[in-house]
Amino acid sequence: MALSIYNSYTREKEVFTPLTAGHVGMYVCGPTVSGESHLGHARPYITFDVLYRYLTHLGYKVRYVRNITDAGHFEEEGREAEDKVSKKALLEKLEPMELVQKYTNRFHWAMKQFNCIEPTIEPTATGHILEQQEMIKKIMEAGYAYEVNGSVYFDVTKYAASHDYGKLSGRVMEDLLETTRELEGQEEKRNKADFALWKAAAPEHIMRWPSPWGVGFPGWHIECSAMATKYLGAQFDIHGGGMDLQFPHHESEIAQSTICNHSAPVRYWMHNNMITVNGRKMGKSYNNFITLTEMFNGNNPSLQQAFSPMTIRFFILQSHYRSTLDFSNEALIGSERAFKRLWEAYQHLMAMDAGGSHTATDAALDTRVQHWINEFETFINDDLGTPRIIANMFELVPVINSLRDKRIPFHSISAETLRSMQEHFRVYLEDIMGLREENQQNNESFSKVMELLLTLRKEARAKKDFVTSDTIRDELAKAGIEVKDEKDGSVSWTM
RNA sequence: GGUCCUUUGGCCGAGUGGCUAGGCACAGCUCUGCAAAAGCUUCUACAGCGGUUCGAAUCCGCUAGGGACCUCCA
Repeated sequence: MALSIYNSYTREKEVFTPLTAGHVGMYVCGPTVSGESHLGHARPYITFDVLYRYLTHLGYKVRYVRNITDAGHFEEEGREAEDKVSKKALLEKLEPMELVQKYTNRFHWAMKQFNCIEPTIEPTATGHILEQQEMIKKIMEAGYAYEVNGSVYFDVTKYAASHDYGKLSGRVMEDLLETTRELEGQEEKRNKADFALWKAAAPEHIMRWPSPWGVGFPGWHIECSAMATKYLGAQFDIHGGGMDLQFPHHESEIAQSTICNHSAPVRYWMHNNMITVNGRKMGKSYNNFITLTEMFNGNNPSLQQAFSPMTIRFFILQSHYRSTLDFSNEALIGSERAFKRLWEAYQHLMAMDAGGSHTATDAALDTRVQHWINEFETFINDDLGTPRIIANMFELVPVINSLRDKRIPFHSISAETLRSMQEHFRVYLEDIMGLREENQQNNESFSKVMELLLTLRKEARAKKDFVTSDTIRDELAKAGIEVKDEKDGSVSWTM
């Protein structure tokens, strides 16, 4: 069974075959570090983290490149085009690179919270100015770019005459040329559809570099093309990013790279859908975003409570990456409880002794269990069907809990099936979906204290001193520690 | 205005031409000193109207609602 992924370029699910056997080149558009990442940003990074994990699991050697955009792009509102990074820097009285570093650090911190594996290469736009300039030169030499007043523009009309500009984003050239919107700097362009490869910097513009065309800064799209080419080659396997980047960003990347490298750069384009709030895209322009820091600490008026990184990761994996996902407190609370239940069942499953070789006394149940776990692979191969894997896991939760509570006999399913279930849960839950234990703050001395308290409570209960026993349990609950009396007389606790 | 997508039970969300996804919430029961957890049960929906079909929530058309992109945007 092979992995199929939905290719935005062909609009079809395709069986994935890498360009070079055993190796995968994957590029994902990274963050613009002019501000804090918000919940919407978490989706692509978690989605493609799962893809990265799965490709690795399949045995591929994956080069995963995810850039940091620290060079800032124009903000074409009002009269003066301003660099987004330098504008914010002035407000905060920071050096541009200081600002960029701050948000880069925060981004890395958030990714770590989400248990996202770091990319194999994480190039910065500012670190690749030369590569970008070289690429622009090549495009000019090929005759597909022109210089005006120290800025260089890509000639989309000329490109479209012989190439399929607009195919990725479903755009029609005529429409692009007829757009009525008046944007700053348009008069320099030969056609409205043209886009900047290099922009001349105004004197007050802080981020600036010398170039053959004067002092300026690179256009937005060229950085990804330059860095992807440098680290993955003229053609590579997978390019991922948010749907909102399809146009103009990815469309332009295709055009630039095609001219420069004489081949279409990407074989599989993948786009994740947006996270919405009340049905509307979460985004800076709508001012309806919640930063990741706020999500984690609950410090935002839209939040009823804080939500842990694993709750958010689970929440995202519960929907398919190409569907919109609507944010709401109820939905997140639902995910929080669901994840807790699933994770506890997983812990119980792993604690079971799967040694031995007994056969199943309940063949029908054994068959169903096998069916559910075997489907994990079918689902992940079908364009990363994480929601369906999770649904099957929940089918198995009552089975696991019942085995544990001896509500159904331990030998109902065979030892082999039990081992297989343990293995499947571990691989899919931890290795592929990247979920992990929420709290790992249980250090040794703390455990000793807990042990002591629970012993005291046990003694109180034995004497039917429920006032004392309940006080211990209630006060622990207030501290966020839940005590549970299990069926077999033991006591467990979770934070 | 153009291009495209979407509309599933109280909420979130899978999915397929015929076989109750799943989660959360709610209610009932079992277990239990109580509680929590767990288990069992109940709740059976696919915007509306037509059409294709033996059969459609799933395909087609129309209508209505919502949204994305066309400008920085994950």
